[in-house]
Amino acid sequence: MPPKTRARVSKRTASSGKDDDGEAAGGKRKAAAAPAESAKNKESSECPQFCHWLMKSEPESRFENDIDVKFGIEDLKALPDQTGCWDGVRNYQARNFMRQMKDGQLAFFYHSNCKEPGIAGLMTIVKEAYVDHTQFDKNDVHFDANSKADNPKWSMVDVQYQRMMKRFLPLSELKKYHLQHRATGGPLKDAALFTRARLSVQPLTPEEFDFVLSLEDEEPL
DNA sequence: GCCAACGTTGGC
DNA sequence: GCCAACGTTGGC
Repeated sequence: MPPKTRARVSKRTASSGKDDDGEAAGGKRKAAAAPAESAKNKESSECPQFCHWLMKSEPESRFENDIDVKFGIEDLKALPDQTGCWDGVRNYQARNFMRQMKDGQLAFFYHSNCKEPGIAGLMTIVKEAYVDHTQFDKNDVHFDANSKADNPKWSMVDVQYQRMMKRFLPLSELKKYHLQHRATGGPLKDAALFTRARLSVQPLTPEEFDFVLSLEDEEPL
């Protein structure tokens, strides 16, 4: 049971307005990175369909309502079948990206809010979006009092550990490439990791994915 | 632990 | 529907 993006657990009154799919988030944000993006982009139809992802989780202990939200790649690896559900996402954009995920797609496991943030490894999507049960669990950090059983707001996917990166790819290094690519037009120039830093589930274009993957065979920058 | 960036809420 | 206040994310 992967925690990850912490959620607002407390009160929150009527968030509803946008619990469905239209969602707030989408409204003013620009569409995802690369491929065409219609002028407005309504996320339910985030047309460019992505096939690679980056998902953030915290590998170091941190307590939220007395519950440790720690869940690093080693924790995923330690689960039965090295598989777990990516629950606790409480951001509409992130949720909508999860809903676009397809069986068999690859996602980077990113370590956030820790000593050394960066990409730790790779996992596979092994079950497409379904209801995140933690939204109904009063004892869960991610409980959402506004979500109704007959119209659940939040989804999750199942992920399976695939492998560690041949070497850890620190955010600091990725950022250097990002800055460099912004000047040269390289593959990471629009990477969501920097242009939408707070998004806990992000898409990668094929070019972004290939470039990041190639870094594990390079010397640290 | 600080705090900038930014998503969300809710008054108007 | 705007936007100020508030709360969270997550790097540093």
